[in-house]
Parts: sequence; C-alpha cells; structure tokens
Amino acid sequence: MPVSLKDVASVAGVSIKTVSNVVHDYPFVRPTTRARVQKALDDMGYRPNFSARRLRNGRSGTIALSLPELTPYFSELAELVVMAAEERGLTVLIDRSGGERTHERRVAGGIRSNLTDGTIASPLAMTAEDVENLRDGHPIVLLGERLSHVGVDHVAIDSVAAARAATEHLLDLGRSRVAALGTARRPAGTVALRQRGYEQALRARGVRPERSLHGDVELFHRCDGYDAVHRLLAARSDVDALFCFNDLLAFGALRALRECGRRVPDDVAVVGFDDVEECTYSIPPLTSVAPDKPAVAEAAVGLLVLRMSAELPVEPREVFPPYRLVARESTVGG
Amino acid sequence: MPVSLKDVASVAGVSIKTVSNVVHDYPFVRPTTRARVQKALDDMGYRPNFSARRLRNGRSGTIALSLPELTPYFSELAELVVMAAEERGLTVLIDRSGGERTHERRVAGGIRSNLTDGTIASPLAMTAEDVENLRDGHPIVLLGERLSHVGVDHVAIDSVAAARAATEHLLDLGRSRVAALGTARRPAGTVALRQRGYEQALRARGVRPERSLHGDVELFHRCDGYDAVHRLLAARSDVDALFCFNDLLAFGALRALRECGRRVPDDVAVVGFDDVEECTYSIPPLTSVAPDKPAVAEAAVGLLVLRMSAELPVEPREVFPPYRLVARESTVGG
DNA sequence: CCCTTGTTCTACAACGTTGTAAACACAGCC
DNA sequence: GGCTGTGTTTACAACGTTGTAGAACAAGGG
Repeated sequence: MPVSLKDVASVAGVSIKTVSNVVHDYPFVRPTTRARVQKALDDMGYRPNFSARRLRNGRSGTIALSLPELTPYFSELAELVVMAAEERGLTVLIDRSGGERTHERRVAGGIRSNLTDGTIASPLAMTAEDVENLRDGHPIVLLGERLSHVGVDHVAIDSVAAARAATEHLLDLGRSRVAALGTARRPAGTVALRQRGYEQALRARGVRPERSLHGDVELFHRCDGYDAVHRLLAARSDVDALFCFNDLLAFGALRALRECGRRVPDDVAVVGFDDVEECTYSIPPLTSVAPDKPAVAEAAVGLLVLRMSAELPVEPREVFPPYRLVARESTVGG
Repeated sequence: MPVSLKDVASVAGVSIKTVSNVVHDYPFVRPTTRARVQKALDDMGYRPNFSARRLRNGRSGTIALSLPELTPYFSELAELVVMAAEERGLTVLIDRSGGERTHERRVAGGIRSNLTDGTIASPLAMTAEDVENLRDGHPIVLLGERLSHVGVDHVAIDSVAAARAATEHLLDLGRSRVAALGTARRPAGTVALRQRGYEQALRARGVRPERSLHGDVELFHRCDGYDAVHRLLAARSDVDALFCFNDLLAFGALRALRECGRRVPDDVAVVGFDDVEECTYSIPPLTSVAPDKPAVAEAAVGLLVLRMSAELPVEPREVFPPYRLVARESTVGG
C-alpha cells in the first residue's frame, strides 16, 4: 500500500501540488505549510513513484550497463561504473547480455524503451547495423573497440599500442618465440587489434610472425586458455613467451604450463591483459596490461550523461583512457 | 521520438485500445484489422513504455538483485539469478550496495519504490529492524544466513554443516592444527555460523579450539586473507591446515603461504568456501565447499515470484540448497 | 419482428507525477 | 479604492497504458 502525493495531501490538508513542491524544495512554500507537509510526508513514509515520474518528465534517472558476462574484468568495471553513475545521481541497471546477439538487441531496444535513459554497452555480437538501427534517439556509449566505425560514442584504450607494449616487454626480456594466446581464425574487433599490436611489435624487432605461434580460442575464459596452451605446446614446444589477450586466458595458461612442466617465467614468460585483481595473487603473479579502469568508467558515464542531456545531436566522440604495463613475476622472475 | 499506441492508432485508423488489444493478442480482433494494425506497429517500430505500464498495472517485470560487491562469488550467482529470472520473463536490476547500511536501505526502500516488483538481497550491513521497516509490502528474499530470525523469505546453504564438513575433511587428512581464516572478534551472521561449524568439527574429534588458530579479518577479500595468514604464521608456525571462510581469503592465503615457504598441501592444507571458478585454476587448485549455485539462484527467484504473486501474506519460507565439498590439490596433493 | 448471443470495436477513467497558468492573499503605493 | 507586485497555493492537463463498460453490428431463435 504505497503512499502517494494525494494521500499525503489529504492528510496535510493541502493540494497535491503543494506536497510535490515541498518534496522538490520549491522555495515559495510558507514555512508553516512546509513543516506540516513535511511531517505528513515523514509520518506516512512517502516514496516517490519513479514510473510516474518517468512517464511525466521522460527521465528515469537510470542507465543500463550491458555486459556480455560478469567475468572479473567486467565485474570490476561494473563496480566503477556504478560508482561513477552514483556520483551523478544515476542508478545503474546491469544487464548480462550473454553475448548473444538477440539479447543485446533487446537491451539496446527493449529495455531502453523507457526503463533507462541511456545505455553503456560492451557489445560482443552486435553488428554496426544493429547499433545503428536500435539506437534511434537512445543515448548509447560503447565500451571496447569493436564497431569503431559506427557513429557512436566510444571508450576504449588503444588496444594496438597496448598489445604492442606487452609484446615488446617480452621481447625485451630476450624471448624470441613469443606466442599469442587469444587469436582467431577470423579476427575481429578486440582480437584483431591485439593481434595487430602483437605483430607490429614482432616486426619492429625483425621477428617474423608465425601462424604456429597462434593460440586460437573460441572464448576468453580460463578453460579456453588452458586448452589452447596444451595444443600450442604440442605443436611448438619451443615457445618461450606468451602474450595472452586477456587475464583469464593467462590464468588458464599458467595452469597448463605447469602441467607441462614449464616454469614461469624461467621457461615461459607470460603477460596478460586487463589487470584484474586476481593478477596480484596468482602464482606467479601475472604481468598484465592495466587499463585505467576508473578512467574508463568515468569516461563512459561522462559521455553518456553528456549525450543524454544534449538537446541537439552531438558529434560522436571517442575517448582513449590511459593504460600501463604492470610487470610482475610471470615475466620478471621472483 | 518514441512511438506510442496513439501514434500507431492514428496511422492504422483504429482506436488506441484496439492497438493495445493487438499488442496483447486479445482474441476478438478481426483478422483484417489485426493485420493492418500489426503492420503499422512493425513499420513504426512501436515499443511499449514500461513506465506507463508499470504505472497503470502496478507491475514492472523487474526485480532488484542487491549485492554488497561484485566479487567472483556474487558475480557467478548474479549470472544465474539473471538467467533464472529471464526464464520467468523478469529483468534483473543488479545493484551494488557496497555493504554500506545506508545504501542497502536505499535499495530496499528507494529503488523498490516502484522501479522493481521485488528484491533479492544479500545484506551485509542491515539489521533485522532495517529489513522489517523497509519491507512493508515489498517482496524481499534474503540470500545468506544473516537475519534469519526475521520473518522474511530466505535462501542459504547450511553454513554450519558445510563448515563442519570442510573442517572434518582437513581432520580426516590427519591435520591437527587447523586454523580458521575469516573469523572476527565479534562474529555475526555468516562468520558466526562458519566459525561454529569449524568448532563443532574440532570438538567432535576431541580437538580443543584455540583462539590462536583464528585468523581474524575485516573483509573477505584476497588481501585480508593474505595479511591474516602472515600474522597467523608469525604467531603459530605449527599450523598444518587452513579452513578459509571464503575462496578469496584462501587465494590470499595461498600466496602468503608460498611467501613463507610453506608447501600446499604438504605443509599446510587449504580449504575454501564458495567454489568459484578460480578454484579450478589456482595453483594448486583449491578444495572448496561448493554451494549448488544454480539451486540458490533458482530458489531465490522462485520464492520471490511466489511472494510477488501472492495476494495474501504468506508464511516466510526458508530454503536450504544442497552443497558439496569439492576436493582438489590444495588438500589431497597433486 | 423482437430478443438474445456473440463478436468487434471504442470512450472513458485512472495509475502518480509535474509543468503551466491562473487564482488568491496581502503588501505597499498612487 | 484600485493598482501593481510578490508570495503562496491551487486546478488542470498531460505523459502512455489498460480495465471496465458499453456501443455497434451481425447472426440465429422464437
């Protein structure tokens, strides 16, 4: 039995609008009236009805965060997005899209339909067309580098440069047979960029990229890294370094390497990507590319707020938050 | 510029209600009319306005999942809750409460106010009173064993029995100086239950619990486990087993043990709690108490749906999903 | 032909909120 | 007393939706 403005109004003996005015700290309310209304408000435990507000003024104060999965990196990012949004008085609706295209469409389409004022999405399976179609007027900010050609706001670290730095770090250690873990037969999006950075680094040192040093995967989970490393070592037992396209792959790799009797970093040096908290505690601790996650979250929310409050269409913007390579024992020894 | 029923109606040349009837598959619509309306619906890209629906019929089809943090266990659980809710046509709004009392109140109070139809909460800092006060009519299901005395639906594994089983597992391995990691000076909620199970197991084997085998922590993060183990080993270098109240503590412990030159499980056997995915890939893989997470999620959503659809007050129910101990190399060797 | 029954469609009200505009009270001033 | 201005309060409409009630029409039975 929720309490409405009407209920409060009748108890306080004023009009609905006056109660609304008190709730919103409208200045022209007589102090005595304000006190009386406030008391009724408190006594009755009034809570505004967000649906009605939203219906009335077209804003819900809620944004959607659509993530393919709640893996560690996305979880850490989600925490930061929630905090950044909170500072702006926004509530975040976290949606796990599962990376299935249909569902992601539903988010950008269905949920946005009046539940949220905007969406921050990390699209795994949406095409540029999907985004274009479903956006129509609904503010969207994309996380990650896919679809960068679409006219949409965009937040992503420079994956090519970061991947290149990670690979160079391994080369600097004197490793020459650096494998890439996370490649794909038909690389797209993030995979393509990291793969490019990896190859750039090799070529810059005069090392020829070899297909046999690719560890192809379907997904970016621990088990994919684990399986791929077993396959990789079977084919190329001389691998002496591993650049993993994300940390989960690296954790799977660490385990597989151990099972194959390779010491890390002595026999094989390993670098990950994302710098999730687990990196500090894995054995050995994992060297990783650390995107400035607070900056990513802040930029995403900031861009979205901007776009939500924009009256006129705004030129799509791209933000490239900083990153750095955090060297730990998986490359530089104990 | 969202499309409303009115817009579609005027294009299709029918009344608003007829469009609504088509949208809802109301049977008494002439096929020709239905086709005409459906075409307009599709052409114009009509999307229902959830706020208006919610306002009109008091249901939003959204439930809140309020978690203290997006740590691995909660992330895995959240995924399952989202899936369980999806099967029932519900959208989940994940809210990271941060474990701060004020915020958790806001969720059970503020957000519930008409954004969601119900709340699944894992309360860390709410008192029984808080829950009682803020519930009033709003369906709530609690995860975890705190506040079990409150008249609220409740889903939690039998923490005492599970903790006891974990401790017994260590004792069965012949360990006699089993430390508990995650204790508190003033144990409450989950901590108190797991501590009780731990002590029950010891006493059942005629082992006297010792205060010096407690590893007190503030929080349940990796770093807390790490710090506590360093302190513990400084005080009691004879520890030969470690029962950690959650997996993150255990991961911190694994690292600290390694730094102190203890081999796992040879010198110290380690058991965790929650069985997060990371357990399979840690080095060594971590023995852990594995709650049936899908069952937990299913039960929570099921109870909530029941309560949401209940006309009359329903007797509060408690569900205890099963759990099992998954033995891995951190206790049973490589 | 009227009456009933069934199908198809519509008008209206209401959910709770807030912006607009206007009403009202009461100063101070000509 | 009428005017202007300022402060305080209110009535009304509208946001998009759906339940209720009933209108309009056709078919079938007496």
